[in-house]
Amino acid sequence: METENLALAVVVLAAARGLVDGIDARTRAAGFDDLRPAHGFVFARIAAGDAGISELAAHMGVTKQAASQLVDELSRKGYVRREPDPRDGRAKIVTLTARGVAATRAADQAAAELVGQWRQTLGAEAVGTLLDSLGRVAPAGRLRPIW
Amino acid sequence: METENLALAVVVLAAARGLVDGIDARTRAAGFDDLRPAHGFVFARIAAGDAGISELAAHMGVTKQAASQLVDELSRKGYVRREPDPRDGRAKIVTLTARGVAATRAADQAAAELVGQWRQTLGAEAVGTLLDSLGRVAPAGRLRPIW
DNA sequence: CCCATTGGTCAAGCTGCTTGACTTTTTGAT
DNA sequence: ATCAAAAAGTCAAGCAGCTTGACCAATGGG
Repeated sequence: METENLALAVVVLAAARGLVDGIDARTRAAGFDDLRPAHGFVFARIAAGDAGISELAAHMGVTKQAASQLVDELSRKGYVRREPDPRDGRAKIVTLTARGVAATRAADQAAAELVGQWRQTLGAEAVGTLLDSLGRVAPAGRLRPIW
Repeated sequence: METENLALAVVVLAAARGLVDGIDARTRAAGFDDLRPAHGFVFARIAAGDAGISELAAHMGVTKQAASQLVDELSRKGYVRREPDPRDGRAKIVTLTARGVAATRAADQAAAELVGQWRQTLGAEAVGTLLDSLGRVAPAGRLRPIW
């Protein structure tokens, strides 16, 4: 049976999985053991500029309710804060606490380590090419947990 | 805040997500609208050689019970069959039915179309390099739904 | 000025996975 | 040959994380 093309897809998924697992494991080892991979996307979005619940939801491709629950959890655990939006009485702005910033840093460092391993295997130039290529074929849209 | 490395990880995830979504959408459009992406991994494993429940579970990184349920569902929907293993009275071999083979073909063709689009964007050579590189950094292990 | 839209929450429900307990068959060490 | 331990699979129950549905408060275009 010719499943070569599926196999190609599988390689991309395996690489993604390797990254997610690696970042998760290292972040936990760094003391943030109450975080799940999905939380990383919240942090990533907030780090790119404060955001409201609806923006987070859109960014992750989930419902507002789900995003709200995630923020609840992160808030309970001390990683983010909900603040009223001075410009819009309905909206609330989600901000990283100091702990949230620390966790983001840890995750980023974990990612750096993993990409560093890629460089050891492939060489710096090949990694550059790889990421450039992926950037051009990856859809811009939602960034949600895959399935 | 320096989250560049996280951003690199995000690109890989986005590419993976694009593939999964694309394959899922095309496979559904081809008439297999009662399949979820996770089912693809069952098919991929079986297509690579008949397998038992435990092997499927290990391959997907889930418990035997979860794998058993998946096979239940696929069996109910007519994609696979459970057959007793002649060599081991405990084991059961999971095989693709004709419909299962057809679905696998549809998924493979969908993957081929998507990779074809990549070739249009990047060129055939770059796609080859890309997949070769990913193959060398992707961990061999589990192939499960990412989170 | 009003009403459709938007941001957000509360509540309930469901799906897909997990842990736990069990049966049957195989393996392997004595 | 025997018997304990391991492995394949299933049944049952529970739970986490998401969904749909209903709702309130604030906004803003006509």
